[in-house]
Amino acid sequence: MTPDASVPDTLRQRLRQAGLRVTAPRLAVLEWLAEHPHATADQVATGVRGQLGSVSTQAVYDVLGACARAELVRRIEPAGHPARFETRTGDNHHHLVCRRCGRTEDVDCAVGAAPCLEPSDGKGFAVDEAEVVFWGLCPDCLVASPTTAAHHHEEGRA
Amino acid sequence: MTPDASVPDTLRQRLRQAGLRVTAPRLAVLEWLAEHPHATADQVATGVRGQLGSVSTQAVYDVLGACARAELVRRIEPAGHPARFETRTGDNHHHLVCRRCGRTEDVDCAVGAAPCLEPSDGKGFAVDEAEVVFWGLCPDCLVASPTTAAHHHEEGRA
DNA sequence: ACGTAATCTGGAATGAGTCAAGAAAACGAT
DNA sequence: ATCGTTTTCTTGACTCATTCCAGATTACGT
Repeated sequence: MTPDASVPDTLRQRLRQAGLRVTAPRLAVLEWLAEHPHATADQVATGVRGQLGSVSTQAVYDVLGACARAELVRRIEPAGHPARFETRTGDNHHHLVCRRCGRTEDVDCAVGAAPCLEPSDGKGFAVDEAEVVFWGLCPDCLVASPTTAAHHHEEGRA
Repeated sequence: MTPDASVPDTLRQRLRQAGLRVTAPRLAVLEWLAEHPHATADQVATGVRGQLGSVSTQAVYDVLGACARAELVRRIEPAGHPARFETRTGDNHHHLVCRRCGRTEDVDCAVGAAPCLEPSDGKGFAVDEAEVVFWGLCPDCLVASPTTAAHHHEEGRA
């Protein structure tokens, strides 16, 4: 099946330029993900199924995996939460993650260009990425929080 | 059973001060962990069993969980690898993690005291921690690596 | 239009971690 | 020292996210 022609050509081109075949699931995943950043694999699957009718879970993981390898999508795996995906790649931006609900937001690198890119002592590692995650509670969970601001670590991570 | 008297009193005191009961599994976990930083729950269980004879997996998770809540141990969960634990808490230090084998090393905060502690735009989140992970290949995996330095992202993340 | 290699389907399996119910042990007061 | 209460440990089943497998399908280069 030649995939839906309504999808912007740019997506097709990006896939092709990355050496990936253009398939309906891939276009749908990329398109949906662009509109819903920081979605989980499950959310992507649901969203894509709403457009294509049915797509296997495996296909979703394959697409996400292939696109992540090709750097068309970026995978974030916040501790204690399922992985999340976004189409913003290339710029070394960081994330703000809610401990409670997992809501994730982008944060531009605080200290300019590449401040956090080199550890003080690399111990012989070939470092290729500095990942920064700001942990806290999102506005919604702050309001819904049973423990008032007085306590500091009453929560316990899920 | 009154726990083994050979364990340094400081461990007992730390547990008590944290409001936790002093039990053999807890002492053993803390003691073993102090000597083997960045161990996985499974490794902790194995190590502790070597000292106490037998300890349930659940007990190990409970101990680690309780101690993490009391900030006697810190839990690190590098994406794609099982959680790791360490007894160094309080100092906001960061980590160097090997993408391939998961080997984890401590890194002092590169930029001094609290440079990475505040995101440029918090979006209303109540941020309480800035986690920094430097990803790369450890010296051993660098040597064992099939792809020479020429390629850049041929690996694919587990 | 064809052949082939890459991709998708469906279902089973894995691994890390958690839940639940009851037995056991530590703490605090008597 | 002993008792009762409360926390902690044991055993075993279970969840969730993700991966593995074998076979059917499909996109792409010629």
